[in-house]
Amino acid sequence: MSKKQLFKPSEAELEILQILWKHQPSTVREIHELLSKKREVGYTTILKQMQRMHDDKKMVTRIKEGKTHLYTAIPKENEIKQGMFSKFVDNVFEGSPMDLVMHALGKSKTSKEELDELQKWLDQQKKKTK
Amino acid sequence: MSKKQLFKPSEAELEILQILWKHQPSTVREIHELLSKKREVGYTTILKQMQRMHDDKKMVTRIKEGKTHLYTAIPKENEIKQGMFSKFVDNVFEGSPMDLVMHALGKSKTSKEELDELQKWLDQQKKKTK
DNA sequence: TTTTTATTACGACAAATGTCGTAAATAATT
DNA sequence: AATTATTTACGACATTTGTCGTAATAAAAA
Repeated sequence: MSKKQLFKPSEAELEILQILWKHQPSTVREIHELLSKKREVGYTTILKQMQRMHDDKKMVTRIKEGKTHLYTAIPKENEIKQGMFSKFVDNVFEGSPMDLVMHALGKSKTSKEELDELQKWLDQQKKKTK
Repeated sequence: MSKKQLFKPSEAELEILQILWKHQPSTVREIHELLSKKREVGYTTILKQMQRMHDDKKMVTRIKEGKTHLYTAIPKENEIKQGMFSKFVDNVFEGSPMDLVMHALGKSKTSKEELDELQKWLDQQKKKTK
């Protein structure tokens, strides 16, 4: 039971998780406002999403604060990203992270700093291998 | 219209495309047999999937060969992977391919050859930047 | 305390997805 | 030609997803 049953948020859920991970406890209104910067979406849509994430999927916690609720993500950012990453590598790059890396590098314009970071990582690896 | 409207196959569709890309024209039976190695699924399920991919989504071509159909994928492997890649980077790594690279590197055990390949790429970049 | 405003709860709906069963058509075998 | 086997066509159904509207509730303002 390693491959299957990775927790897999839907797209809309991921958008929301992403916001929560940045602004930990948030109200529906805050989330709605942030999301609205990216795309048109109704307040009750987000509200409903939050309710489902809480009541049905239990992927957020909430506490009452006056009349509103403060929501907090339960799943950890790294775990989710890790899960989605493996799934993506498996599905799309058929299990080869290095292929993915080269693909990513090919696509991005990389800054000096990033090159340095990469070089640093590489040096470290070489040391380890030698 | 660059960001949106990337062609986005569903999971089941991607499984099928993946098979088609490898065994170009295939019958439903062949696809079903290959897929069955990975997971339990009924023949008519795949059949229906193929019909929808053909009739509704127009993502496969088919020609009649005796009583069966031979299916061929229309979307190109690279284009789809490219599209899924950007989407993944956007959704999960919020637009930073370099973050993805570092994440991927962190997760994978990298061979000597791969390290060299990476170093080669890096040297090339440095030259360009200087 | 009445009115206004903000927030939640609830239910509904359309579209997409994954799944099959059954019946009809077509080809192959006897 | 009759029977059997294979393949397609069609329709159906449960779930999930994304989307809102409306009504109830609670807090804040008048």
